[in-house]
Amino acid sequence: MIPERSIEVLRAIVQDYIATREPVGSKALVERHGFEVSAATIRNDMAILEEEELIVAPHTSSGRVPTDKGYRLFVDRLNQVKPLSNPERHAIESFLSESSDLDEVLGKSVRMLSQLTNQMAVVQYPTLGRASVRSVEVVPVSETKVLLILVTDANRIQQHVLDLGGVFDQAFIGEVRAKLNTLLVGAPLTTVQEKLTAFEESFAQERRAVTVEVVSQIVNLVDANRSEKILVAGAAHLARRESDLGGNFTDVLEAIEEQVVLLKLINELQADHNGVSVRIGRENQLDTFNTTTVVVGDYQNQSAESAKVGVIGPTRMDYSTNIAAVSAVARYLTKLLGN
Amino acid sequence: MIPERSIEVLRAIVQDYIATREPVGSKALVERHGFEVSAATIRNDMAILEEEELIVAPHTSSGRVPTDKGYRLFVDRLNQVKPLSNPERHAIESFLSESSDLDEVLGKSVRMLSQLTNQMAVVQYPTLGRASVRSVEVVPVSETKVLLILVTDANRIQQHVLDLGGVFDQAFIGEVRAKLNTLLVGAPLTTVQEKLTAFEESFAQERRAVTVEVVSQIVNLVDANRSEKILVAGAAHLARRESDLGGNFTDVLEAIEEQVVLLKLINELQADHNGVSVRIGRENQLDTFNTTTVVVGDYQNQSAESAKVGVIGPTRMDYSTNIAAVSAVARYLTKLLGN
DNA sequence: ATTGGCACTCAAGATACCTGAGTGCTAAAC
DNA sequence: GTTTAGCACTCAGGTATCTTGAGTGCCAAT
Repeated sequence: MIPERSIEVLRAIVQDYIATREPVGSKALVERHGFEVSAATIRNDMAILEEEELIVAPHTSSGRVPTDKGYRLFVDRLNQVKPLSNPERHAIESFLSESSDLDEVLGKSVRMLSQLTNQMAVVQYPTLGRASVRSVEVVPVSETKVLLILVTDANRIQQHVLDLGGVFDQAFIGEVRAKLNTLLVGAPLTTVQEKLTAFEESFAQERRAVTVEVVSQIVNLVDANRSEKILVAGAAHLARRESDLGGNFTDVLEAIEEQVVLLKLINELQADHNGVSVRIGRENQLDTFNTTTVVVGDYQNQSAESAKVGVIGPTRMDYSTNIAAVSAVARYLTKLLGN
Repeated sequence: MIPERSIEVLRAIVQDYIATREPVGSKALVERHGFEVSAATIRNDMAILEEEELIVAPHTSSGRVPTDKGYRLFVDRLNQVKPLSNPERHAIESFLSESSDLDEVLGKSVRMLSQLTNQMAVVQYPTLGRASVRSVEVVPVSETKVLLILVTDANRIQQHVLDLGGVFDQAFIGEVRAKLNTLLVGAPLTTVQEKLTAFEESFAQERRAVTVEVVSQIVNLVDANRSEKILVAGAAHLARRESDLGGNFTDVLEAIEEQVVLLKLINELQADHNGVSVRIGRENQLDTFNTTTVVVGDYQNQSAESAKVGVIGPTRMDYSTNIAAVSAVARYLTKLLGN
């Protein structure tokens, strides 16, 4: 087993490296942290850490830098989550509590998280697998067009303009609306499609063309509701740390703009630490992200569907702060959306 | 006046510099463009151009680079807009014609524009100053909460969850909904607030607390509808050209993430070339953007409200392509949203 | 007005040298 | 066994010097 003091040395190295972004040497360690031993002793400890691949020397005879494995140990064993400051807590609470609209809440959250951590932040919309239909509205828009609106359990709204391909009378619209609501209200999204066959069949033959169109659009809306969606904020923070990313910053940015990739990335993680999970460097499956760390937490909405919120930054990041912030924002989101 | 051939030389310099990103010298010019004169002659022309501050030498005795003023002249006088290729036209048309939802159309447009130009693209939502209310929906959400939905002329939807602070009966909800619609349908957004006083007064005293709340939320929705909103895509393209930006890439990215700044930036411009307007380098008011060029066009929705769409990149960009693409996307957007 | 010729300039690359922070190891001290 | 002082060694990064070549500006000839 690795001796106690060596582990302390690792902690010190991680902290100093994060603070200074310079490889850290034995002398600096004794000076800055109250080790009651000489630099030579620290060097012995460092030799052990290097043996264990927890730290590495960028070139023979310069200071040491934590490896992914070193950060991992730091996060798992050493990182006492530093609670947010009171002003910070207060900011989150008052900032988020003002709004109840999902888009607004998530938009604010992701910007706030980005500010709190000085990292790029990401939030995923809850998937609505278990949600159900609250109501369907059909609103005339012009001579031949109506607006279909689907409202779900989770305050989520989807709309689509539908061209009926001919003029229609109010009564017909009313009938459509009534039938849709009778059939669908309360139905889980997963069952919507099958229920709609009944809807289609309830109309006279000459109306079929229109109803088929309506059905297909509603199915689309449901799919859109179930599909993944993501918000991002603070790309500039990532840019500012470009040098920590070993040159593939552009690739990272590109990957992040690709929703599919980003979704895959953050969904690899399952919560562990304080409800927060961390992937460090090469622990990420995707090569593009092998110099970045992803910190994500789960939050739940009232249908108990969970989604991710987190930050993405260079492996050389302030883990304490970031884990604390992600954890806090995830908790507040759950509180806000879960009632 | 500047002689004809000198102007041709400027065009050649701009083209070569855009293509090679290297300062371009007299010899290269004679070789690559069919000037029937010697390098020495070209050098005389270059001296004129330098005199006019249209080009500049980064260091004594290296090739020349266009100045902002040089690019300006190029754009104004020399740049024959190259029409999009047929495949490109087709791509735009089929890509955008599939969807009629505003969010979807704008989202797709901005991504497409970014791809077409290899630049960061931006699109502004139409402001709804002249739009009016199409309908108001009030949908029960839980024991004490309702969802207010405001639908406008321009297929734009805003929603907000409202806590009524107590249980309520269906009849009351129905009454609220009916009154709101009677009052507001067809009303321009600008007049909504005053019309709502009548709504408030039409209720018995004991209901007032609730109705006040409803009114204030609807006003909020209207404001949200009128406020500016922007979508951005392709930040990675900008990152890839970081070196062309003279080091302040991070600042640019930061400014762009700040909606207010971005709005100001693109609203400085008034259409001129083919309905497209260009701000080059220091022509932008904001110092941050003095190494970038902004190309924007206007598009209109059915209420004849116009909004901007465009790209942002380094001054050293392919003006022909970008102007053509922005112009095309703006036209298609107008076509799609204007009917 | 154009051109060949030529001296001149300067960024960028190559080469060499120096410095100092930091190491690993050994032998002595605790 | 652990700690420490001492010392030789390494090497990234800074500085200094040289070389090269693309490109210029200008002049005299066409």
